[in-house]
Amino acid sequence: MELDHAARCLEKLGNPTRLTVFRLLVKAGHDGLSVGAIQEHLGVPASTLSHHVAHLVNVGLVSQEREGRVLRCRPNFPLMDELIGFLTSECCVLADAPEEPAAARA
Amino acid sequence: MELDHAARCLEKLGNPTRLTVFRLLVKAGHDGLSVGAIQEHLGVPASTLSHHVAHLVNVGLVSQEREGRVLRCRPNFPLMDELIGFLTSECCVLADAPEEPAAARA
DNA sequence: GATTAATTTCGATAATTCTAGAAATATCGT
DNA sequence: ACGATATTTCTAGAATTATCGAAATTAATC
Repeated sequence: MELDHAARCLEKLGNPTRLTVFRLLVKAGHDGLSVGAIQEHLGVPASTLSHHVAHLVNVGLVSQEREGRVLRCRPNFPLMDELIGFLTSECCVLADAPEEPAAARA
Repeated sequence: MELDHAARCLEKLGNPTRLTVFRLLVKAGHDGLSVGAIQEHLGVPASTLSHHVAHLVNVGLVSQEREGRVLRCRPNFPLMDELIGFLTSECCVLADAPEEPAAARA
């Protein structure tokens, strides 16, 4: 993962509302949640939430799939793994992974 | 680590210049680098760099210690570990840490 | 105590982000 | 087609962030 993409992902996660949204989706698992379900949890206006979710979709951290009237949002686990891998290998070398290329994650 | 602090850390790391600065400090190891040394690497104006470094210091990701005329900047490895731990346990449960029951609601 | 070096603070401007109401779009059931 | 639901797009004001030159600060050196 390149630094610029990592920075963009971090920037998007660096907003409390968006981080909460993403965490909620992760907790929901691979099936994710609809935008409306997220809204019920957070209580934020629809247009604001839509804007935040769009940010996450733009950087690829969330994918969306239409299911009738509902838009299902799923967290992109592999990308999140890549991001954590970037942080671990590029920004945390001395404290964590002395020489391993962060590939060994079961 | 609380969500709000995690979000603040991510926000600060979510700027390409600051992420580059932090990575540079990590690569430099526990001794870190002076502000001037960082500036030589990045070529960004002093006032701009000072501003970015201050952001990192504010959230605790970097600590500063005066050594004569030089300000030494060190990365806060434990905090970075905490941040990665937060992301791993709160935002990546299904892919990584089996800490919680991960009760997948299918 | 003046001089030089390292860094910050100040101040001003440009650009971006956040927020949310209103209007528009998409889909479904009848 | 119509009405209801789900979500986005449009729009704009407020707030925040980024940028950087100039001036100020701090500390070593002469």
